[in-house]
Amino acid sequence: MQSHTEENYLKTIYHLAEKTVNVQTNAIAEQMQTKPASVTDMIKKLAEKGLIDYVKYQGVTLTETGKNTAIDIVRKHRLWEVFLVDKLNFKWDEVHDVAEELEHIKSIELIERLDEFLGFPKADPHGDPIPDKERRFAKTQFIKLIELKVGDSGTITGVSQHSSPFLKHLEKLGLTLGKQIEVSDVTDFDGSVEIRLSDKQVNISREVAKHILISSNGKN
Amino acid sequence: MQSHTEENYLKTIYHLAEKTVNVQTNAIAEQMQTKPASVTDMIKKLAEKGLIDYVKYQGVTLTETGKNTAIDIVRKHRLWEVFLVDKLNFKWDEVHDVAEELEHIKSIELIERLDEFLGFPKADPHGDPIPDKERRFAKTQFIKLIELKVGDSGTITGVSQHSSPFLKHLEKLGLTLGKQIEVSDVTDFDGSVEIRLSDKQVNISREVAKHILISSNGKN
DNA sequence: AATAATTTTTAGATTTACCTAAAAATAAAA
DNA sequence: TTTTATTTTTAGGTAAATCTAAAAATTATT
Repeated sequence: MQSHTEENYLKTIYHLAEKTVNVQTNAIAEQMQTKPASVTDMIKKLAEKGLIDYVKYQGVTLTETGKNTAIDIVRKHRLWEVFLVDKLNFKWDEVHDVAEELEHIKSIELIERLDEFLGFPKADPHGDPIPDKERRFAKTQFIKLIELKVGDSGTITGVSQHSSPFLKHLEKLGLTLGKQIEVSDVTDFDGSVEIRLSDKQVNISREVAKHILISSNGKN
Repeated sequence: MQSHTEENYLKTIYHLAEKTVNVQTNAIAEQMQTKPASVTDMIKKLAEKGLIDYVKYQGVTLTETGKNTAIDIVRKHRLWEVFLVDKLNFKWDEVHDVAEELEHIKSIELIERLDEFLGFPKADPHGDPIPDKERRFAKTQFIKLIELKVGDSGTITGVSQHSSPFLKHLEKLGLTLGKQIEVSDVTDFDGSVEIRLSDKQVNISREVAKHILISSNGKN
């Protein structure tokens, strides 16, 4: 049984481990909005509990148990996000903070019933995959929109940036999950991308295009 | 902004205040499964925050603010219980502990949307009234089943005992919320009560009859 | 390789919520 | 109205999660 804080550390380490093998103290501190000294304290505790492997000055990696715990939290977080959007009509940019609290509710029964109630969704409102109760993620293959060539098309199936301003921006442009898009032009000058939607044409910056994930069905 | 613990204290005091005017330290300690000394610490803090009125050795009463906070928690607890039973198919004896955690989720928006999603229920799965967002309780008039005379009838609309064994017992007897009942006999010997349901006849002890609440429509 | 810069850890404090044991106040009984 | 019993508070301490400031280890740079 872990505290909320311990769970948050495990989740953070899990996400950071997607980028680097050994997760560093400072990276954790930055992510958790806390001080490195506090992180050192906590990782010692998590190591003692067998949730992470820790060698002084060398960063940490999750053990099997630690990873499982982290995945369970990710699962809960994403299922609650689906609930908030699908059932309570929250917008996709409004759900993160509440899900951050809900993910710590401990009942396993609750999550399995919630999963069923929601129809066993495979992805959350931002397109992030939801692991099943055996902690398996559905395989998804995304391409960043920025990587598409003129003429390529596909479906928006995720975003790699979850900030509210970014999501609101996409919403305003009509670039929401499931939308069918085609790249109609790429500007040499600033790399901005022109996109054809079913009903309109929109222009997005390179920066925005980097964070839109497409499941491609375009010419290859 | 209160901690979970502070919220639990306020809720406990609120419920105890239904029975006695000045709520005593020991009563709080017993209810919260903690020691009187810890209660003294906490009530000092709550008094400083203006959530309770506290005179040394004289027990406490909730201030307006404290009472409002407590009612908000009660509202959240009961709405979540409705969610768990109505949407996730939990049994009425299984929801308390999970609701105990869910009641501390802080978003007001969440609760208002949940309330709407559930159809603005007026009572939780045990028949306890759910205050609306202005903190008003629907007026309900209950009579304890034990107070009915032979021939009186009514509808089961609540219970005043929430323990799992008790609720499971009622479930097994078919005495669930909304059921139409009529008292067909009262045994002189032990005060046990015979009850006619639409399809069968059941016998319950005095003790059980004390904790079943009836909205009477019987002969008066 | 020596020095500088960065990262990480240690040492020592703080806050929250709890505890035990003992003292003080209040209430009940003789 | 004393004495006894109960309730409540105080005093002093612990564990969790944080902090600051300083020391130690690692990495990068000259």
